[in-house]
Amino acid sequence: MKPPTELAEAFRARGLKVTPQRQLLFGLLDGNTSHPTAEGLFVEASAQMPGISLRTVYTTLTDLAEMGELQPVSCGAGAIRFDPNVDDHHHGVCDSCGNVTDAYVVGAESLIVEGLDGFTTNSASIVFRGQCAPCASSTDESTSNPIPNSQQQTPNTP
Amino acid sequence: MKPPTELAEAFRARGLKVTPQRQLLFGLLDGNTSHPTAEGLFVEASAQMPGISLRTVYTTLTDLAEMGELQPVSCGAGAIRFDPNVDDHHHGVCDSCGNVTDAYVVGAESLIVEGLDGFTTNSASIVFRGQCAPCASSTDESTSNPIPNSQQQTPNTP
DNA sequence: TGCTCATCTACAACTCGTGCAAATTGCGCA
DNA sequence: TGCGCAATTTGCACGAGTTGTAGATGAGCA
Ligand SMILES: [Mn+2]
Ligand SMILES: [Mn+2]
Ligand SMILES: [Zn+2]
Ligand SMILES: [Zn+2]
Repeated sequence: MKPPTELAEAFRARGLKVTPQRQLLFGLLDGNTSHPTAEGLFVEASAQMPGISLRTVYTTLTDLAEMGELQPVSCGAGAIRFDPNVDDHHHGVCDSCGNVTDAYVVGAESLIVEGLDGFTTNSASIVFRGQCAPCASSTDESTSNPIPNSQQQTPNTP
Repeated sequence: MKPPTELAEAFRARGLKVTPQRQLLFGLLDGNTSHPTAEGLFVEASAQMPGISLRTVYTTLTDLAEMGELQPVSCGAGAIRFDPNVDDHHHGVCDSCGNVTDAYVVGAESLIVEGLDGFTTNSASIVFRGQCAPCASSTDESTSNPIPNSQQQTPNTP
């Protein structure tokens, strides 16, 4: 994703207005590696701009995604996440805390795929599921768990 | 997925009852390669057993999934699909008609993944997006499109 | 400064799935 | 074969997540 200043220009160039709501979201997304959901961004935005509506957050995120500045990421369950990292990359999802981590896969293009004869592939996305490092250590060790697995952001309850 | 007869035994062995509703669903899933949704199975089941409830379909599918007889497949958007093919395999999703095809990927285990240090991977699922063969030929050729892309099962409307 | 169309907010609606409780039924057992 | 009861079915409500809509509001431009 471009930095906020350039996003403002890109919006104006498209005939879209640069509103305080949008600028706030530009800032919240800039350099954000947490793969936030619309709801999550709404909560953060509301802290700085009480009264902002969830609808506006969705609209802005959709605009950014259409401009290619944001990559929507479906992790298999729960809300869609929005990723300012538009590199060609994939994701690891922790089944305990729900955190999503960037994963760069080398050689994905040279995979041998059987069964898709005649299929024209436009994109491939890989989701790794498992346990992130903090969750693995906090459950492996029999010591008291400082993070009870249901208080972190977007916990999974399958 | 086991054949219906063996599923009946497996259910009874678990203390689950073998009802007409469940037997009907066993039959609809047996050898089914269409990756149906709960709603889709409900429609098919309703044709043979009017009055069956969508709730019962969900319950039975959940039971089968917990027994490992069915694999829930998230394709990134829309309803969860249920796959009687529990092999280790992946999926191609057509962006035009929404059809889901099995894809067997060779060498997926030996992929080099960067960025997931400390992450314990339990599973990896790959979703290929693009155009299936029928959709590709019907849109490439400038002839009249016999399938207007919105009448097939589970059309995508992004 | 004033105009005007895009945007914002509030609210309804919609999709997919789950929780719940009353009525029904499979099935082990006498 | 007939009982008894736990499992199941059904219908409905509810919840999360997302989108449609319309009137109020405001950004950008002359
Ligand atoms: Mn990412
Ligand atoms: Mn499959
Ligand atoms: Zn974790
Ligand atoms: Zn297709």
